[in-house]
Amino acid sequence: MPSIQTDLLLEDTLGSGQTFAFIPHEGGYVGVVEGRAVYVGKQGEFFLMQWTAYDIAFWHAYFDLERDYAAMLLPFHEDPLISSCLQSYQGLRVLRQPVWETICAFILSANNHQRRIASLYLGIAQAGGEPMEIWGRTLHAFPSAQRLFDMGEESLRKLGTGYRAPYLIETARQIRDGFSLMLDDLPYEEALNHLMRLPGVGEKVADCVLLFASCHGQAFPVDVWMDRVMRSCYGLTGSRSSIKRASMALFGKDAGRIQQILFHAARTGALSLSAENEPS
DNA sequence: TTCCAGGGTTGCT
DNA sequence: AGCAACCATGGA
Repeated sequence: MPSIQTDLLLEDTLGSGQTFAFIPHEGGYVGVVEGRAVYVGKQGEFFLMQWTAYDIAFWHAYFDLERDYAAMLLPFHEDPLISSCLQSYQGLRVLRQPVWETICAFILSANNHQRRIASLYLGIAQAGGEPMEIWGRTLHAFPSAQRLFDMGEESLRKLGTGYRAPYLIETARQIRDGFSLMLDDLPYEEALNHLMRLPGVGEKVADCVLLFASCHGQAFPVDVWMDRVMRSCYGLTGSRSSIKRASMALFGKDAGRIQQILFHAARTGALSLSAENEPS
């Protein structure tokens, strides 16, 4: 099996709420992204991959393996809080995911738990995606916009998507009908406003799509956890949107990767929050 | 039973 | 522009 030497933290990267496409398998994980199945594992410094076609370049890009995280994060060691988080999470990488699948994942994320987002995402794949018999189990590709649209609102509701079902259907219809997903061709603000035209996509979901599925690494999604972190640890106040703007100004062009590290550190308890900002 | 979750939309001001 | 009520679902 091909292996690559890297400091990538596999469990944290796949479990930090940026993708919902992977499930544990044989000491590692299996997943299907854009119809490509992969097994990934980690043994010490070595990242193991087994794929079903000649997709090695695809997976290198997906796992952001070409980027030197130590160098990119070096300036942030001047911030003592971030520096302490980097002791544990320098190897937490921001994946580079397909736009369509990421839009759906984060429409599902609205007012929802991480584990349930994953179960809904995988449930939609199982119900409407192309099955793949691989490594002794049946995996499913995530359905295309056309296929998701053809599933219909009722079948999506039966999977438990609730009020998000019509958002998925209408978004699928627009994308099937030519809504552009070429986010890298637009400046950040334009790409953000473009995505927010889709139903079920507000500012936070749009920022997640830009961070996890485009070149716009300054995108800084502020959810309930990042709201707590930026209030508690950086003294920011005001609306989620204003906290996002202030955070982007604070952290600059790689703000999104800092966001992911702070988010994950807060969720795992590695980052302590002040009493009034603690989760209940 | 009530509260919460990687929020968005609608309607009111 | 900012703000609050409402929205399905399931776990704590």
